[in-house]
Amino acid sequence: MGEEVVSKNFIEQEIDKDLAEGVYQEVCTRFPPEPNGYLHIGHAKSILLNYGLAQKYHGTFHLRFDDTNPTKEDMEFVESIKEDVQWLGADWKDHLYFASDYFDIMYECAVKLIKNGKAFVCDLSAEEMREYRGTLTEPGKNSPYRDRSVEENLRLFEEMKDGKYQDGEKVLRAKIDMASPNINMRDPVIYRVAHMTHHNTGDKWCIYPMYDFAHPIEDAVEKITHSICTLEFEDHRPLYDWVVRECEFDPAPRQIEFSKLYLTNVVTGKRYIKKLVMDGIVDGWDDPRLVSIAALRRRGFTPESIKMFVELCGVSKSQSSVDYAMLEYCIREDLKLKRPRMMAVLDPIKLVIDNYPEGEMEYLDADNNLENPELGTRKLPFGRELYIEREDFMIEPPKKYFRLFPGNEVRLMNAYFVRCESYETDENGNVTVVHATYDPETKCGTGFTGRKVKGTIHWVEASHAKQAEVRLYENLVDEEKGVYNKEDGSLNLNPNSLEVRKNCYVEDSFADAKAADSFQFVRNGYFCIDSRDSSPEHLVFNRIVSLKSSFKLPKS
RNA sequence: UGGGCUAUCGCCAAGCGGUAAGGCACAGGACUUUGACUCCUGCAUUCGUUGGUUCGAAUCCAACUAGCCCAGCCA
Repeated sequence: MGEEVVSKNFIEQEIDKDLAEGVYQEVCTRFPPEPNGYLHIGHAKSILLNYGLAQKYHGTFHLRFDDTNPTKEDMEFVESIKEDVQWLGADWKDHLYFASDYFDIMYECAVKLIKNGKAFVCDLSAEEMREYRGTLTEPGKNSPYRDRSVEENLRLFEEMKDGKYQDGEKVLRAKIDMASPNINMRDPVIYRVAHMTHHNTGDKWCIYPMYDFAHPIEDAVEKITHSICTLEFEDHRPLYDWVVRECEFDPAPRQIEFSKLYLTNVVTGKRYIKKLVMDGIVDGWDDPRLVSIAALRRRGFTPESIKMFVELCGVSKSQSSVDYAMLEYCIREDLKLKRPRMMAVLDPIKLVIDNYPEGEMEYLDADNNLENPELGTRKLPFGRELYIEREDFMIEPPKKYFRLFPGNEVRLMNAYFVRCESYETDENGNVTVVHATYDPETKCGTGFTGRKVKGTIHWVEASHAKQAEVRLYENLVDEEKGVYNKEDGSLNLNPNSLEVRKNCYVEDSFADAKAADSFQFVRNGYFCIDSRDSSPEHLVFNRIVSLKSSFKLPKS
């Protein structure tokens, strides 16, 4: 068993360097979501990256809620995020933190900055501040309040804290450089007034720290070594380092940025997902066509498949969009040997075996997964009347069609060879019943080798089959047109993203299947029992992913 | 007409001066109780472009080009 050689990603290389140079003795990472929405596949990359790094280096992983803005946050999201992170397998053990628990420390840091002449209270309005800030190409100019004395700043800041001012009336700003080409360094706001009840600290505070000030302190307080975030924060790194330095934290955490995960043909923008939910185009944040963690879970994706996907995607700094086919590959790969392979007929048509004794029934042995004997066997009822897939029979077959057609013989999976003798149609010419004869010699498992057939089709016994609802999901986004309509910014939605089939038949072995159980339906793909809408009386399956097929029926 | 970052196959992505890994996708073929899986085979004389340094460059230098991010009292 040769060990697989996997090259290290650039973050691991940086960590190696830091460790070798003795910058840090151990590794500590964190996933710091703001509890303002549901997590999606992009967050999964960050979670698994951070958690994976902590594991590889035998370090520590923290889950920390970055809840510094009470106007956008909610406990409901805290709970859903915890559930999703846990489901993904990122174990934070007892390292669960809230940025809001550090509000006292942050306040002290701000006071220290003021005392050192590194921060000042500013009375400019938001609009005035924008004017003073300058533009991308022109430097800004100093606030008229920039040179207030330390004593005055201290007094004013305390008054801000004590609720003497209205929202927006005053802010605390870092005193850096209004001429910096990096706009983040032009005396950024670090504390604002917001009279708002916080989900964690209640009404204790009416001033709240800004991300740029709070985040480095959170990292430093928790002794995070590598603060890994996405590319858009690259410009913020000088400010991050400034805060750590001016607040005199040691050791200093190090921010490293990587590229976000984008997936083709799915909607990831929070704004758009919200609109889809509000407009009722999808049935909630966990609609299986979305790529929120909750949606993927409901659809039947496994944590393992998502981990495999994230690892396959890799980590880099180049902006990229991963092919959705890669995600599909991962879930097929993960479920392939793990889950039973059952038979289900999604578009039924009756097959009558005329030479099988009427009223008789037998039970055949079937492997649950031919490639994985550990999954055991089951008994399959077999009788005179079966359901087969409508597309598995054709009156006039095209070339290379080797399923059922008049005169042709095929194998019924796990059962016998049958030969099509005739068929019945309704007044419109639609096939209603297919008649066949079976050959008892060809029973599965007897080692019959007398002759071969080219095709094998799946089936269910009519009197034992359970009726089920099956939901076939396709990409929500129009594959040809792409995600967004460039002209008006709307979404290019695929009108066939959801197909509901009410009259499907599944084996009765599904009788004890539970919500969230998944199966492979022979030739139809991987399916999962819906955790919300399914009941023992009314089975509902979601298609996780279809199987690849090199044979396409010609369109009639 | 500021600053930061990125550019290697259709899509990800290794590569770190010694002569282009791997995966997905795709295409052939073998096998087959799933037209699946599995197994073979093929798939960048070339690394955004143009110059330069070097015995030797995807890797170093220069110039150019393209894409992404930044002017919230959001994160």
